[in-house]
Amino acid sequence: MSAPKLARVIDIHALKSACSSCSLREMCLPIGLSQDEIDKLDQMVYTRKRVKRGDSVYRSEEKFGSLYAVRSGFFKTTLVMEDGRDQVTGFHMAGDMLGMDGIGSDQHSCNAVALEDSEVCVIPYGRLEELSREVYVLQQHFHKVMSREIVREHGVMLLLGSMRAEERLAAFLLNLAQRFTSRGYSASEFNLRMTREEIGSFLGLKLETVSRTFSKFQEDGLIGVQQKNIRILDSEGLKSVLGRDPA
Amino acid sequence: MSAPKLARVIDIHALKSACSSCSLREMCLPIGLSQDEIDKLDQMVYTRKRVKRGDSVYRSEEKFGSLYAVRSGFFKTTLVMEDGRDQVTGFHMAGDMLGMDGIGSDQHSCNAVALEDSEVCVIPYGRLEELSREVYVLQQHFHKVMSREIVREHGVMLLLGSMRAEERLAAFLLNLAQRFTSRGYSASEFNLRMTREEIGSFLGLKLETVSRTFSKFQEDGLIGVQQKNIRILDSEGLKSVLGRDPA
DNA sequence: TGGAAATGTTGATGTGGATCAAACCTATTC
DNA sequence: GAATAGGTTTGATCCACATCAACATTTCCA
Repeated sequence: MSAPKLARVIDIHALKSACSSCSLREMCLPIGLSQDEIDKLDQMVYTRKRVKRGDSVYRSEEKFGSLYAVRSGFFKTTLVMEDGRDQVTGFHMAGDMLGMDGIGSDQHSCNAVALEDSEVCVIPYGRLEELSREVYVLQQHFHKVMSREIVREHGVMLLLGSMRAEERLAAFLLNLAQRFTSRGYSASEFNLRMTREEIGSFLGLKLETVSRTFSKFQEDGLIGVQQKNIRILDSEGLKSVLGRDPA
Repeated sequence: MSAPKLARVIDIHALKSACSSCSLREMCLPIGLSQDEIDKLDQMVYTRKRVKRGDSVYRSEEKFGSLYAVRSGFFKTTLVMEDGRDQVTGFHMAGDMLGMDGIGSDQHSCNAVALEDSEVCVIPYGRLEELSREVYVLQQHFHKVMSREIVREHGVMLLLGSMRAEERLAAFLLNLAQRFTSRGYSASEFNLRMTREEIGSFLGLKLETVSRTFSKFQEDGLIGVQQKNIRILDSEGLKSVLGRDPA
């Protein structure tokens, strides 16, 4: 499945009207705004930035200044330990917000790396603060976005702390499917943008275990796997893997 | 679990001066405020609530309405899976903020349970939103608090996803010690408020593993353990457990 | 205050996923 | 289109932690 790769040359004028005409409007920040408020918002987001596969939007330790709304493409966020071990803390797609980790200490605490050529809307944080004092629904929405990130991470903690390998992978696939669905893509077929190793890092498993578990799901008729291409054949079956006895 | 049995009558006057005279001022919300702003803040927090050991401040699914600043005592937050497995997502002490998980969906997504008789300041969320539109530093501080919660959870993900049992427990102890220190308590001796099982749930380990690892740390002269009492004997040694080869 | 329940420790054994290893497949590059 | 590198699959083996079990200690409250 190809990403919403619009983003050819975008002239200044097009940028000015970024939010008001953006198809991701409902996923991203603004919702339920008056025309007047949308105009304000358009003044907030005045830069888009392309990020090539492998490049980062920001890196750990870097000074924090802006949030980034994923406009198209796919990202991972990662933490790196001194000894080199690294942990993928999330995968992010169109409509997701990146960079909120930086607000608390004024510097970023993880790396945000593009897993395919991507595009983000740069939201200068000061501007967002300002506007969210003026526009109530924006404040409200921004708080919800942060809160949901907290809840998402709770879910990952549950996964990492309490689930077995098969459960983790089932939960992962179902979550991806759900997110693709809510963005209008097929829930039953998609291409993974990340490697087995990155999936493993996110799920607290080794890449071999990820691969084996994919194979097992395939044998069980739950999914079809062909490299990065995944077809969900039995969504209910996958769900029933969650919370099932080790059997 | 008993319902939010509200806060017996508490002297209104004492409450009115809650924030302005609170010793946790710097940990909690307000910081660097003018007298005028502090006055506003005092109007925001007009209830304190006692929570007895074992009772909850809020439960999953419950409608969201307020945030809670821990005034004294100790809490855990937990998620429960359908099949009964549960995951402790955090331990919270004086100055910590609880309830931010509820903002995104207008209902709480975890349980906040007191591990000892405790007291919280109830912060009606609507009031906080309102005030943070008027008082810039409050807005700023609130955003930082949320952001730090995101970063804290990143850290837990790293712990759960990439560390071995000994590392997890060492990180846990060091984190606790650090938090006690920053609250003016001893960094080298403290009492655990939670059981081995709760520690295990938080760290993704079984209680037996927690117990054994405590014993091992004791044998190695890193800590002294006597039931819930912990003395950190060799803080550097504990740090060196992190990121050390399985050796 | 006594006795039951909850919590904690320690030992013996089992196992899920890690590790090590070897092919294989796919994409990129020159 | 051959060479190379990155990614994936699969098998054999290992080990960190889980599980099962027995007992010790503390806490709770009737």
